[in-house]
Amino acid sequence: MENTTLPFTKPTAKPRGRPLAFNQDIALDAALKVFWSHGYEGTSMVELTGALGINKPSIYAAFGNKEELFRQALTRYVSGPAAFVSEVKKLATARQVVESFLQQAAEFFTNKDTPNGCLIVQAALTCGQSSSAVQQELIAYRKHVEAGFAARFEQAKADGDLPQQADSKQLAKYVATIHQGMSVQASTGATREELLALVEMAMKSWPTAI
Amino acid sequence: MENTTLPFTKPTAKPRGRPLAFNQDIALDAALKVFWSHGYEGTSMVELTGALGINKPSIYAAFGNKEELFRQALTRYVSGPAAFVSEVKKLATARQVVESFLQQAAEFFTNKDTPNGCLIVQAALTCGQSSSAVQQELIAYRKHVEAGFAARFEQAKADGDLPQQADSKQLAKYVATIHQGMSVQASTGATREELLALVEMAMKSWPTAI
DNA sequence: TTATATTTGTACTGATTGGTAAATAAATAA
DNA sequence: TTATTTATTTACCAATCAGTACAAATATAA
Repeated sequence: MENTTLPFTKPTAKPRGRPLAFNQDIALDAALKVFWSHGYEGTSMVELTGALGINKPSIYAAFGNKEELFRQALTRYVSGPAAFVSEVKKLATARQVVESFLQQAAEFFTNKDTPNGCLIVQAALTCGQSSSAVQQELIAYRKHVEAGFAARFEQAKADGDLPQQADSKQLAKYVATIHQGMSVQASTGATREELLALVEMAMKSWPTAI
Repeated sequence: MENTTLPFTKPTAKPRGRPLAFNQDIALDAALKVFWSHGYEGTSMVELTGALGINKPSIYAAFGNKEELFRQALTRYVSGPAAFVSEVKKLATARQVVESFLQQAAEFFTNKDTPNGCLIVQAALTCGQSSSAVQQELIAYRKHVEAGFAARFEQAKADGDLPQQADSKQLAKYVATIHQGMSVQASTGATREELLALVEMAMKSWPTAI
């Protein structure tokens, strides 16, 4: 009988060699910010070493390679600061979902503690042909999000808070387009107030069930 | 008296040395397409040599350097395929201006003879820190276009085809945001029909003078 | 203390980046 | 033909790219 199953011993393994000199989560957050600011290809490994305060071999040992590091940063992005994108679908009506989504995006894109705009939009447009794997993955993720909204709008039609003849896919594309346009605007200087006013205007197009 | 002022002599100078083996305009169009597809930093000089069919020293002799070549391609872009952006402001009413602008953009972004999306949106987001000069220039151009629309909407208020309380700058930002969002959508696979439907929906928010 | 395991810093690799020197080729002017 | 001018080709440059070999450093286990 090993004591590994007993609750009295700490479940984390006892480290053998030299301990890590940095916190992986903190380093990943720093990497996320750099990728968020300059895109995937626009970020170099030397820039990452500077931002993380870690030498290159340590980064490679901890995260694999640049592409893997980006993927992990991306996972952290969608489950952390950008989690509202999926959370918001739980709201009661399609209008509430969309309005809250765009408003939160407006605030998120202009948060002064994080880079402006959306990592995924920023990085997906930034890729040359060498990093088409990353690019395709980002595009696929965006389409996944768009499909999620379309599904939510189908539900709304069943709920009766969208008209029966509404085109859910088209509505989802409209929301995605506003969102992406706002990201571009934010990354080139639009203010939070401007974006919120934009959302208000964009919502005027939203259909109402009679 | 030189005959340079006489109408009988061809005004173009007589070439002295070895003649150029390529057409500058055709080469510039080819460069434009490459930049349009992959952005500024995403395009390498070797890729350009392949696309133009010209060796590197000839490109440098003809266009200066990569940045100068991009600038000339950009000039060609705005005065050629993207000329409708300024042309459209001549239409009679603000609504006609905006609707025609977005519809033409939808068709332009999905033209099968040219890369999808907008060169300026594409290239401006693509820049790392090394090419911030180009990036700033592109951002400035976008803002210039946005300001041009705002001025047109001020005129529309004077003409009475926009309500007096309309915020011209805000309306211009709305149009720009839709436009940029459509560019992102087009560069990742949206069809012309989807974009045109998007335009129709976006126009529902447009204010009408009472 | 000694052996083992893991991370660290230094210094490197080969490939690619934008850009160029220099010799050769092709035209006109004399 | 000969001199001059311009363009092309080949081969290169220094800087930077992502990625790594290797030895010194630091921990636990014996």
